Amino acid sequence: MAPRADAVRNRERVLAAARAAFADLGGDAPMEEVARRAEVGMGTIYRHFPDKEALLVAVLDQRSQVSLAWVDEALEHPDPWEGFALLFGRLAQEFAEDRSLVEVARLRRRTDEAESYRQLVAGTQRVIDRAQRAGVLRLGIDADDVPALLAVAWEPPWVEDEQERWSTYVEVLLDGLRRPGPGG
Amino acid sequence: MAPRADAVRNRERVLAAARAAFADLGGDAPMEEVARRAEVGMGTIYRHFPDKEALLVAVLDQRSQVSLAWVDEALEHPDPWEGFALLFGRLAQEFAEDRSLVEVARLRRRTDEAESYRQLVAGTQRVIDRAQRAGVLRLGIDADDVPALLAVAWEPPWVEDEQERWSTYVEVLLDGLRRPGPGG
DNA sequence: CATCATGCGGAGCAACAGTTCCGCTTGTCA
DNA sequence: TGACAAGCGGAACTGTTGCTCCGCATGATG
Repeated sequence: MAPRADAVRNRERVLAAARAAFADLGGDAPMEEVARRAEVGMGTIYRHFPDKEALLVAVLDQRSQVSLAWVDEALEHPDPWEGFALLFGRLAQEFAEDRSLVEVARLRRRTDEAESYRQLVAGTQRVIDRAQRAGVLRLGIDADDVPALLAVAWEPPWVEDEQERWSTYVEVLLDGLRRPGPGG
Repeated sequence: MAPRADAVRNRERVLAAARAAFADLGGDAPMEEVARRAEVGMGTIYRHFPDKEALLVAVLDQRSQVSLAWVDEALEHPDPWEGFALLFGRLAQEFAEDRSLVEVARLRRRTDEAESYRQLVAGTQRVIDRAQRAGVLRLGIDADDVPALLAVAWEPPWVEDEQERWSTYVEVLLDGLRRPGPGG
């Protein structure tokens, strides 16, 4: 038996509402808030997702899928450093705009279930490898370090009115990660 | 009338227990946990501190007082860059060892009440000014940026077993913050 | 249109944390 | 040592949040 049409629709509504709610309020947004935004009852959420963590992971997985395109773009870039910097900057923006992503990614056990996220980490590792082989990226750093470094981006701003400071911090990090390369 | 001796002693016990509890469990350690460690009732905590936030700020202030010595040391260092790097590294270690510090420092309104913390920020600004005047520190960065940058240190480790990775991240940051200076 | 299982809504439950309250204890002082 | 108020302990209250349960609505099917 195929699932009922409204059930499919509601699952999408919940996922979209969760993405928005978690992006706005962080990972500790109440489930009731998600239900309100989805215009759906609590029971409906829990029929589609076993618990809150599963919902968070589903959101992470969905967003990771979008980010996967950036990995290919980075690998195709003629300059290994520019490719890495491009990916790093975009991930930083993603984290800066959505606090919940870091919180979820920290749930190590559960992220194993997020297929797209795993692919994103693996892809990032390839980008890093290429840059390190080219001698333009500091050694001793791997894909697992990226989320930790990007903490500078997702950390909420300390000085009000200046929300774009994280991009300066990313510049600092990239400066510190870069190596001159064999050509000087 | 002087306060009773046991009241003074208990206030110290609570403050010490809070420091330990928040360091271990972060800012969301339950008040009951603080009471347990202090071997004191809940009522005793609330007689000395109006609410949890006030207790957190008191801990921050106490620790900031200790850190103030580092500012003087940094200013007395003959090399402005080395002075800054020394202070930056020590603050990083402080944050890495005690997650709660960042969480508290983020309570902007309340930190105005933490005298030592204000002095620490002001002192850090002087260290930064000196390094920037000497041309060895990137411009466009001030004392308010330091806690945000140090997010790389307090962010809990992503890869288990490797708790010391934050020191690598601090190296990266310092590399990115440094400028060659007039002498080359 | 009738049937009925799939799916839905949202009140209610249990766990937990911050805070208050009050009867009892204990330090202080003469 | 006696009297008293300052101080104490911790049960209880309140609000919040994740999650469950069950009576009802509704889409699928013939």
